[in-house]
Amino acid sequence: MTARTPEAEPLLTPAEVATMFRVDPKTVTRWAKAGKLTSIRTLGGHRRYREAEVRALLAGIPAQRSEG
Amino acid sequence: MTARTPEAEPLLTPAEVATMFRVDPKTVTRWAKAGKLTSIRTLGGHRRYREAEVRALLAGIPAQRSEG
DNA sequence: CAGCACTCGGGTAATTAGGGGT
DNA sequence: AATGTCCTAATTACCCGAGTGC
Repeated sequence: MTARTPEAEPLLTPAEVATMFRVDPKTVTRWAKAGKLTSIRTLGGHRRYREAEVRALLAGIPAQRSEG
Repeated sequence: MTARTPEAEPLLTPAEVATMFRVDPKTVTRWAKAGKLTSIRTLGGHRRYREAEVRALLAGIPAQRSEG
């Protein structure tokens, strides 16, 4: 069918994740650096986060790692 | 800030809850450990509390028990 | 092109966690 | 049983200037 959805996955900005956790956006960046949160980089270097992962972590699920 | 709000629930910091109850932040932590207060953890281990729950408790709504 | 909010990066103070003692 | 305080280590929040995103 006309499945023109290029593998798009809901992404969140640092500010959005920060709001959800009630922390500073800078803190979210630290989590990404520490590998506690999967970060996707824009071509300009800004980070984007997987909404599904963020929700899971908020729910208390201790990080879900990609199959590796 | 043009950031959307992906179903984010208002959270409070330990200091904020402590101020509202007029107690030491350490006491709030004890309440959380005792299960008297729902606590959400940041990825760094710090606790965040549900504003709705705190307000309810402040309003005099017992967590889950009969009047002794 | 111009403008504004947001993010990045690094550095420093403030807050929080945890255990132990009153 | 419950709260406040002391101590140390870890985490988080706010300061700056420059670049990104729309």
